[in-house]
Amino acid sequence: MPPMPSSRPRPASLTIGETAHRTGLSVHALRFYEREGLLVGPVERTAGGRRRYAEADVEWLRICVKLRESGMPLADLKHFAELVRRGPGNEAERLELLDAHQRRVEAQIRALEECRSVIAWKVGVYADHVARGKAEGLWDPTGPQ
Amino acid sequence: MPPMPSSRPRPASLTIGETAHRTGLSVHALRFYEREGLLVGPVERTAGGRRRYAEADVEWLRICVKLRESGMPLADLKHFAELVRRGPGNEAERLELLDAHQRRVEAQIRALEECRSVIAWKVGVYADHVARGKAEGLWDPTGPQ
DNA sequence: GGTTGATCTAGAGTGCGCTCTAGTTCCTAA
DNA sequence: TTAGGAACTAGAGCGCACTCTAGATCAACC
Repeated sequence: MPPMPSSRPRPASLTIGETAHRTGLSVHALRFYEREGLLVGPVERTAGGRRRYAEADVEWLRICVKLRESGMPLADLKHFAELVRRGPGNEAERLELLDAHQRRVEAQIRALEECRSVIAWKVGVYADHVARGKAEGLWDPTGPQ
Repeated sequence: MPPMPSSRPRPASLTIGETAHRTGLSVHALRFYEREGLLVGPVERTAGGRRRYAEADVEWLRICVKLRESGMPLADLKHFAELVRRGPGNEAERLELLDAHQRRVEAQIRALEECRSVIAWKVGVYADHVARGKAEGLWDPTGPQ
């Protein structure tokens, strides 16, 4: 008889290297995140003391990566992890945290779009200029303008 | 007879404080940028040694702010400033620098948009959940998933 | 003349988010 | 059995972009 497929799916079979690979984080970063309390649960260990990550850890880390990539500070990530760690009952707070971040991301996108248009305009000025040959209306420390 | 309106428009009449105000940079940052060679020309000084900025400086700084805001490192900004300082003849290089940055900004926007959609999805999950009351399908360190 | 506030310089310090080091231990494959 | 590589810990170090400090000077106003 094969061992009963556990009703609690906790394989926890990925090494730190594999997890790094799957999440895009470095092994250093993974250990660092753990130390900082950014993970939801304690990471399992083998008899020899090596970390074993479960799929759920990878999933969580992937969200972390997206939140970080979009500028959420580690402190907020830690706060979020704490909420999740405390278990059910604080979903509204989690929602608020995510929602606030979402608004920041949207503001960021708008800001970047404005930067893009300023840059695009400047690129246009130069492109135009380069196409025509002579310097006018460009920054020139020695001349007017 | 009024002083002839200079044919080379170089008023250079803004204090560092006013310039900070107009550009959004701090006075510290303005001095820092200057030390780092991020300005195109040397900033004028009063007899007493105070900086006086011209409108052209403000204009340049505003572009700098946009480039920084969109993630251009100071090193690139410095390179750009050097090109401009060298005067006409390198417009193609300036264009390339700006164009490369523009592409990075666009990639950044796309990345942020992806983050946003991941976050939005998660926000949706929580919102849905909070609206309905009970915890399921959410991260719960003590339960399955 | 005196006070207040802005500005000056050179250089040290800060915050963030990792990244790297050193020295050791574990595991796998030959 | 041995060699190799991957992982372990604690803690130091780093890169970036400012930011702040100290102590002095300048400028405007009463």
